[in-house]
Amino acid sequence: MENLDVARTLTELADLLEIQGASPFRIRAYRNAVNTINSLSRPLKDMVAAGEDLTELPGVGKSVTKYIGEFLTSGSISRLEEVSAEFPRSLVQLMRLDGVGPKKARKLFEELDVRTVDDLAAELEAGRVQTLDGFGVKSAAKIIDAIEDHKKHTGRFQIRETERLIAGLLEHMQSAPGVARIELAGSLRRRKETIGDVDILAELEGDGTPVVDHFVSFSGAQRVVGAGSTKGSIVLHSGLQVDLRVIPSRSFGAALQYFSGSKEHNVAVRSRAVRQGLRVNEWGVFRVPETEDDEPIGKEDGERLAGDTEQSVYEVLGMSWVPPELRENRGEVEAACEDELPELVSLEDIRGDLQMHSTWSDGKASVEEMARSCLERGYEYFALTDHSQAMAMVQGLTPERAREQWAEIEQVQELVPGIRILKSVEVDILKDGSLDMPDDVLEQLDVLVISVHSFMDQNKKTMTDRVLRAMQHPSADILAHPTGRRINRREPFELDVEAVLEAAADLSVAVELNANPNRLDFSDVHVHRAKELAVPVVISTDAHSLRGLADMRFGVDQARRGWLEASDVLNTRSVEEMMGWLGRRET
DNA sequence: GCCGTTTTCGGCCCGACTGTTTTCAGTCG
Repeated sequence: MENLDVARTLTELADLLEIQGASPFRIRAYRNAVNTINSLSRPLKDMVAAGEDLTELPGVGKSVTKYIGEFLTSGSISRLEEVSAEFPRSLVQLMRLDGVGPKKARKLFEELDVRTVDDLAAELEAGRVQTLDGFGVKSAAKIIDAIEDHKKHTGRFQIRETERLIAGLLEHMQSAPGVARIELAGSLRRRKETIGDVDILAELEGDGTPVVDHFVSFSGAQRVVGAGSTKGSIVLHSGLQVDLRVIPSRSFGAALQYFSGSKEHNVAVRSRAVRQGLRVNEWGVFRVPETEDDEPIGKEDGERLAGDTEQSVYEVLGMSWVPPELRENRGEVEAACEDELPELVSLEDIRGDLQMHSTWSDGKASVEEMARSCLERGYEYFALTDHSQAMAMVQGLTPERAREQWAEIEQVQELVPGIRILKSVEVDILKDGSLDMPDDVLEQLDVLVISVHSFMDQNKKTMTDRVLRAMQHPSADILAHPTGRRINRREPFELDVEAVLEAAADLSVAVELNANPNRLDFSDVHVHRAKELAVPVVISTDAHSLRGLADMRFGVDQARRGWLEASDVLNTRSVEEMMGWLGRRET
């Protein structure tokens, strides 16, 4: 049982309890626990086996600990079985539809015996949904749209894909009438690896209707979801939803803070504010005014303490400004209060790229072209890491061709003297953990990158033993894309990441954060754990073309989400320091 | 159900929009 299974099951329990009408605070408690579980780098199973006290984890108490234990041993939670006797588990799928929440899901089930999305589609077809109390013609039509969207697109968009999809829209918004500035918020600003929808803020005094009208008139909009005086929503042809909010200057920072999320971060920030007698909303930070009994408080009532900038919002709450990448309620709120936030690594800190491919294997550019492009990027060094021969379909290097390539590298080094070219190979970790290149070749490399490209369906123990054996090779320097995942395409293979990281620490092997936005492997959670274990992380593009070298920024973003500082990242070191690290095992 | 600079009980983030309402519930972020 993986953490993901535990998290999914607890979420299912929370969803069903919500349909049942349980205390919203209990439901939130479960969801908070899920957030914590999702940010764990280690399997709960191992933590339990090691006798660790799960109630030490934030948001996890006695009950959730009991449920986790139950799930790990039996594969189910008795409480969930009880609730699902009353409301079928398939009902949570209805809640995933836009416009359907727990109340409507319950109503559909009780009145029409709707249990699945297909059932719902049939009832809509028959015209029975709109006759229910609380439903009408419009909400029925909205649910029909939502089912269409659900069929067409269930997942999230990869981050680079998202950036490309909204590029035209951002350009279109440059000519929005009267707008002082446009900012991205939401998960895109937090640089999450996948994006559900895009949030854009526009700064403007006065009525926002003309700006919203301009926004929804974008030619790339497939349909307009809503358009008012402060908010507009469109769905692009790709199915990506984009929301625009029009915000006055005095509130722009508060709105940016609010719409950047995450939801969990905002809840934690606002809870702190309440304890200080303050109220935070998207309009600003206010001192809660004295009022008679139940007299309602307006959204901007009370003394305004902050709001025009994000910095002012955090400052008035006694916190440091929190970089968006950290806003996941994984300890950043506490750290910001203690002024102990990390000094995150930035793109400017990167001084070299330690994985890329040339025409010697499956790359599109020559050694010299790669060298000149890396030099232009201001790097001091880079490693040429063409594939080894096991990757026959991409003409991986045989020992002979590796030696031929070294000769070419030496020539290019003469032609392009401003950058150090490191001789390397991305050597396949074979099925049994041996390396796909003889030792006499490996010993002559400047840097050895190892990775798995085959037999990815091995079970966890076999795969882990295989990787550990490869890491024990005396020439091994960097374990590349350690889990093999391809975002939205291939799940990570079975691997005991904790064991791999512990071995990396012992053996002085670095782990890669592959910057290709299709991979981003290790993930933010894994590199955070690497940092805790003092395992050096290398951020590499794995470029297969000149353009691919530009992916470094995605890797840096992910590293920032994992709390990495420049000192945690190996390729922020100067060429001298890097050569020193590569020679670390020489006596 | 969880938690503690209000610490073992009594709170728990907050506002906007939509649709079906006639004063508000449900959903969303």
